[in-house]
Amino acid sequence: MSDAQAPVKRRASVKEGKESKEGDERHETIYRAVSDAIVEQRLKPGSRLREDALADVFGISRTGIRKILQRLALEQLVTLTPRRGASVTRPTADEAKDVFDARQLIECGLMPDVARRMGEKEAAELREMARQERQALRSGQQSVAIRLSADFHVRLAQLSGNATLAEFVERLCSRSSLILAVYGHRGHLGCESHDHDDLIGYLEAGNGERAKAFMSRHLKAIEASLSMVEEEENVPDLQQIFGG
Amino acid sequence: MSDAQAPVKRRASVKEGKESKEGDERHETIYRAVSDAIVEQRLKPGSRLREDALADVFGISRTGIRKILQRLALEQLVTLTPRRGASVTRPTADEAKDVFDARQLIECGLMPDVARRMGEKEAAELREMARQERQALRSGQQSVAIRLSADFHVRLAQLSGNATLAEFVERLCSRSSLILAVYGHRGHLGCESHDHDDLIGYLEAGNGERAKAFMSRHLKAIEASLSMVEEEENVPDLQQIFGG
DNA sequence: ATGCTATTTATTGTATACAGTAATTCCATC
DNA sequence: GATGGAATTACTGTATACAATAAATAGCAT
Repeated sequence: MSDAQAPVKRRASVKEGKESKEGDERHETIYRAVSDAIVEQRLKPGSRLREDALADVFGISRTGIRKILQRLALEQLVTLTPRRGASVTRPTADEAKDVFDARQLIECGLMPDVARRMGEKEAAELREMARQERQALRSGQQSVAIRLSADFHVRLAQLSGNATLAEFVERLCSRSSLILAVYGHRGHLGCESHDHDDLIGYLEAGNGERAKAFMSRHLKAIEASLSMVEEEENVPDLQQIFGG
Repeated sequence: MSDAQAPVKRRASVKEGKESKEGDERHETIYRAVSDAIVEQRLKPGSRLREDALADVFGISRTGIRKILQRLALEQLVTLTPRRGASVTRPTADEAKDVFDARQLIECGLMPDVARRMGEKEAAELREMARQERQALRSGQQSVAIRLSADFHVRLAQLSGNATLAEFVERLCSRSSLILAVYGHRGHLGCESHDHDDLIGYLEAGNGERAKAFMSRHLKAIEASLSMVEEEENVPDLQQIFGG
């Protein structure tokens, strides 16, 4: 902490070879770093993300940071208020409902396609992901587990073969992680330990309808595990209390 | 046409009062202008969008233009290739299939919710939109008609009450307009003239399942009306012709 | 004449400087 | 002592300047 001074400072050497992140890739890396930090709840909802602070940390100028923040804003992971800058989005209860309804519609609807395209290789990959997730959960790394769980759902959607819908699912899962971060109970993580394994079983057996029904219950269970009390802001309700 | 010279040129007067688009709004206006031009096919797929050309036209600096182009890129209306700049996206046949499959899943799935929330006011608004669309079609303004048709589908999705899914539909409809621009037959516009009116009827009657089935056929009809021959690039097929 | 290399040009990528605005602090006044 | 207002600070919004790269062109050699 606090060594905001010694950072990066490349730029002098530009030609130094192929492994030095070719500009675009560095942006992608930084984007991922911030995105992961948000999804893993290391950056908590409401946290402000000042541009030059980020610029210092990652050793690029504010220009690049703004680009990344705008992308995150379009994905609704950060909120960009006109002259206040960026902060990690704090999803409302309404948004949470929308997100889970959307997942219900899309992810469930995708299951038959996924089942149809599921082969041994795909199943093995998914099982490995589920294993890592269980392990993270056992070793108490809740944040990592949340992200791995999201990764699992995204990978599943990708296996449907529809890139557009997979991208939608990706965004919904990121937002879900935020929702879990705000409304989830500590200790009770979203996905039950064995749900994902069970799901793989149905898919591998080619039973799309069964998988669909299971996914539906799975998502309902996650949503039901949330406690949807909107944390009141610290001082805000005066007007609400005394009526309009 | 071709009067790309006389445009805009504000900037000299910054303080000139509240009605002069408060910065953020000007960006939104420009975004809409470009977006509409793409959707209405005044900017054809493949057209390059040079940054300073746009900057000149709209009287802001490249900084603002880049922001807008990046947003359009995230919505997949423009394609941003690393050091070549931006161009209007030319959807592939695969993407077209993905988009229509996604619409099939989402828009149809939304119909029951829409039917449930449909009131007189909503129905009247939709009928008015359908009327405008028919009129544009009759008067030969095909581009405008395409956009109005997209607007109709988006408004419908919004009436479901799920903002997240409505946003997805918005993006899918924009991309559909591009797809129609590339693969649609001249003269045969996507949506049949009376389809939208029929749909409103079912929804107003609260018959969600009927509306769902009708929407499904409606979308299938649009997709079927496309001629999915990928326009070969001007010189490209040599390798394909003479085998790899 | 053709193919290859070098120069020029057009255009994007990035940083930085400056302007403008909201938040904060401090002081004067009631 | 609290309240209102002015000065300061901290931050974002925007433009512009400069660097870097890819495309186009011309020149040279074979």
